[in-house]
Amino acid sequence: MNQPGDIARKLREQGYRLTPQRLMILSAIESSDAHISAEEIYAQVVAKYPHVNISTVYRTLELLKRLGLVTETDFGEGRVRYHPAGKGHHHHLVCQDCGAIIDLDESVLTPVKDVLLREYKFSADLRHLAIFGRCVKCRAKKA
Amino acid sequence: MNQPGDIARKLREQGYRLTPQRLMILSAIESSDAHISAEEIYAQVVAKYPHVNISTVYRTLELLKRLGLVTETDFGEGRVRYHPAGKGHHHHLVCQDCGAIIDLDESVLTPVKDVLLREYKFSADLRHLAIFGRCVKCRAKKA
DNA sequence: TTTACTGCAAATCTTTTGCATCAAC
DNA sequence: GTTGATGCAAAAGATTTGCAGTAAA
Repeated sequence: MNQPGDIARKLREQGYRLTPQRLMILSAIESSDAHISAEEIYAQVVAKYPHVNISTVYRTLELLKRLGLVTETDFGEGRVRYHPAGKGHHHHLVCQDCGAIIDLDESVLTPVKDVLLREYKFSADLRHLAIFGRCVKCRAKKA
Repeated sequence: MNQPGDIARKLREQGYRLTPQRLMILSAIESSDAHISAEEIYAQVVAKYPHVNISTVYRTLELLKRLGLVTETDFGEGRVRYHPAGKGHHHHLVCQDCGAIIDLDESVLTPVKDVLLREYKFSADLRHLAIFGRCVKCRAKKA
């Protein structure tokens, strides 16, 4: 659904400048398999270009978020994580005991999305929703 | 389901001390209709007892959370909010445009809870879940 | 009396911002 | 050449922590 460089092209189309910093930040986000945090993006970029500042990372993420090019997920770690908006959505089950993150197919929550839209006229943004609770292992441990 | 003083009794039962600070913090939480933040609890308590420190509020909330006596909800405001765990649960639809918070009955998500338990053996804690998206009004405004 | 709890002050951690400079277009 | 983007340093805001004193039991 998304090719590397996709986000860059969209930025350019909307009249934003493609600076080397932005390109490196984009590459970090696009090449990440999992969801990535601002600090992690910064670490990757600094490795190649020691001059960048973390405020640039935050400003770029803010821009991408505003344009709907990346989504934010809060896994309850005290910082949010980012993911390319077009890269396929899924939900996450986050274990409050061991911190395990289990992926959940997008389809599981589509019925909910439909109900909310139909009955509440509310358009839910369920991309990368995190649901907290307790995983199998930790439940076994308790018993 | 919960009487005022309920949390205090449970604390006492578990061997924790009932200090005046804790009692005032509990009263602020229990008497709040909506979900309340640490800062708001602190403001209420300080009004009666100017000596208290906000770190005591945080420490008490941490304790109550650990004991499962209060639940935490993140409405995406950059701070979390608290609610007595036994006081009736509901979910929230949070509009990302206007900030409106719409209450959703607990029953709406019970099917999801069941699926997660059955198919993923994951015990989801859906108390006071916040779902982000766009409300009727803001959707109309866009069109 | 014992030690859990508190106040205070300072630290921490993430994110934001003002401003002068710089570079993408 | 314009002006949007950056680096830097400092601020902001929420939460946490070390420590010595205090009070609940």
